[in-house]
Amino acid sequence: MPSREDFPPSTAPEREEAGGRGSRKQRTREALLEAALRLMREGRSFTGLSLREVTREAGVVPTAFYRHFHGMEELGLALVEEGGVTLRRLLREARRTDVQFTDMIRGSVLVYKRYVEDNRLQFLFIAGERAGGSQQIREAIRREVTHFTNEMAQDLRGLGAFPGLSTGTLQMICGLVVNCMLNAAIDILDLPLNQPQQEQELLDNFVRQVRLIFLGAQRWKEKSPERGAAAEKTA
Amino acid sequence: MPSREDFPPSTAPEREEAGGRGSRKQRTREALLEAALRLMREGRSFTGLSLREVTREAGVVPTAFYRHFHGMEELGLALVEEGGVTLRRLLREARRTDVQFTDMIRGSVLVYKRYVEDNRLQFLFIAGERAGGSQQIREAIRREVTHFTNEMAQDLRGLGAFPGLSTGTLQMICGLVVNCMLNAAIDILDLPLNQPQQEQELLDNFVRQVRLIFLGAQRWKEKSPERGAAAEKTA
DNA sequence: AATTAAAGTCAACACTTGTACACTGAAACT
DNA sequence: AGTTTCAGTGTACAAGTGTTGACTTTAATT
Repeated sequence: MPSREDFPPSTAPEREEAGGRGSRKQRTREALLEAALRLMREGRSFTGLSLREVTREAGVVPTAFYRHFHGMEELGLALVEEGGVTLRRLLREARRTDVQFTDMIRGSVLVYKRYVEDNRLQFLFIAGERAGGSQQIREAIRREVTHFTNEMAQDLRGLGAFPGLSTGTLQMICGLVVNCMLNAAIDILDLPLNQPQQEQELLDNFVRQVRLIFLGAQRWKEKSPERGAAAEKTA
Repeated sequence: MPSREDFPPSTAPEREEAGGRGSRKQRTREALLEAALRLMREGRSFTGLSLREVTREAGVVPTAFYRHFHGMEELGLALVEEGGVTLRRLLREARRTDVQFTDMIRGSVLVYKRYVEDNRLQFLFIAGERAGGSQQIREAIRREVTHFTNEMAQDLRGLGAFPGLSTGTLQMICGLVVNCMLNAAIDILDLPLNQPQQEQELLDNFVRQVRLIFLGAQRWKEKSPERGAAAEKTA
């Protein structure tokens, strides 16, 4: 059975035109993805969603789902990819707006908080399924996060922040920061509304943690400078 | 409708005797908890389990479930409590075996790895649902983790490791370490078997991260020593 | 205008799910 | 002994699930 194209193999979700204009298929595909995210708003995890629920929320009949994904798993992977894009966009924006605060770390943290709130659903998904979902999704997320981490390390190097440190070490440090960030994201996301004091404490804590990491980084001494320079999870 | 006792209110799961001996009720209760954990072995998340599945695995009829819990949510909370116990036991054991390695951090990390593997299911549950499950479970886990963190901070103080640091700061630091630990737990748990190199890289990275944190801690200077000494999440 | 590809619909299936209710049987108390 | 309590069973049901195959509609290609 030929089945000429089967599926756009999960990657390459956006080719703006396939023969006409905005393409209808694309639109419902996005509707499905969006619907899934939307259903996770009130504390539900992706793993707990049913295919039918998603189609219902998207305003499509259940069977239409299969024109886009083989099953929920594949939809999840597509969401991971979307999330990865969101993460990298965060870096891109951070790169432009070189925060010229009196306190750079605090500034960045505030920007980050804003970003998390603006992209609430994506972060909910990524942070939530990072340790929870299926093996496959978990690994996909890990890949994206590692990617993000490495890019961040490279930026740090470009900034000339820690000239003495090897790439491997920078990656290790950024891994720590990213970890911190994702953890904070969860906390930020289920902050009770209008509790500015609790919010303040949370952010303070976050700032101090990042500060401590960088303090450690400043004092870090390489042992054997290049033994495994790129020895992160670049398996 | 009186319903004299309704349920042992989720806490106090063990009163060894309620009028006789080891009590039968207790045994199936434990069977249920254990069954739930067991079902999570192959990468499934707690949220994705059904009540019936659990009872099936426990070798009990579905309706028997209600003699012990109001629903899966409550069973989840019981598991959190169990997990909390496991966490605190880790600290207790660490307290006794003051690792006298040439490299103390590496030693502790190895002990930790062993502990995670020995209590695989509990860690799977805690790390997995920390960001994934229902709001209630998430919060319960957060409480346990905070508890663990604070206890660890106190231990660190007792050890006289960082005499200059306030309790609040110690908690902040331990929060960082615990975060690192839970993250590592996930990585450890879905390590592919018999890949000693990947395992080694993972552990190395973990060790270096903890080392960096402590390096930062050594250099940490308090700003206003007691402004919010106990200002962690002790809300 | 006729043809064709395929996104979306409809109806139906074989299951699984959570929960209600009446029951049984064994221990515990009198 | 007889009675009571209650963990565990059996049956049943309404609702939701993933997936099927045959269909209609839309829109691009000839």
